[in-house]
Amino acid sequence: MSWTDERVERLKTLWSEGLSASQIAAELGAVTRNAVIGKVHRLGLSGRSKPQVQPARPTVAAPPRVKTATSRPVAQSQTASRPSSPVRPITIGATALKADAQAEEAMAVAAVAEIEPPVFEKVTILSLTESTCKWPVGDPGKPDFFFCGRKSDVGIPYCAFHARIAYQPSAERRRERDRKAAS
DNA sequence: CCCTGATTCGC
DNA sequence: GCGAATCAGG
Repeated sequence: MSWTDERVERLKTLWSEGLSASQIAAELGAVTRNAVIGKVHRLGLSGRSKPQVQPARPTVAAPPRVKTATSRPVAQSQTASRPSSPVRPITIGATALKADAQAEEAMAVAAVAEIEPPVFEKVTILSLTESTCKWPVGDPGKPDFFFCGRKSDVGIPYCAFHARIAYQPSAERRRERDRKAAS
């Protein structure tokens, strides 16, 4: 596979949209992130305004707040509810790829902030059962570490809130897969 | 260790 | 021109 006009165009587009080299490599296929970076340089495209940010996995408990982070009926059924409010759904995939980096980062941050359950049950590992949320909060090993502990559906290790965080990858997984395949 | 882009240099 | 290896940094 080589740098056809189409692929170069795609590269230009994705690069200008703020995707990282590895993401673009995964998107285009048959090239590594090095190849992408090399091409970017040869094309003189280096230097972007919008760096892509790696969404951080929340590990710190927000102060307990009694906000009714209730749900809104989700058309697609199945999984968890999600908070109303400023959070837009984090759809990884075609949609997210189109979103600009800043918007995506804002979504991630907002999601993290909004997704924290109003109250943690703060259970230790000793009291985890099949129906308690096993979302870790804080630093394992530190005294104040605990698990979310809210009710979870049987068979699902997390409560509705944390399940939403835990089970959302797609583009991310694809990147991971490609990375492993490359190594 | 995960990732990022930048650079070098043999091909 | 290409991109793996390497470098520098978060």
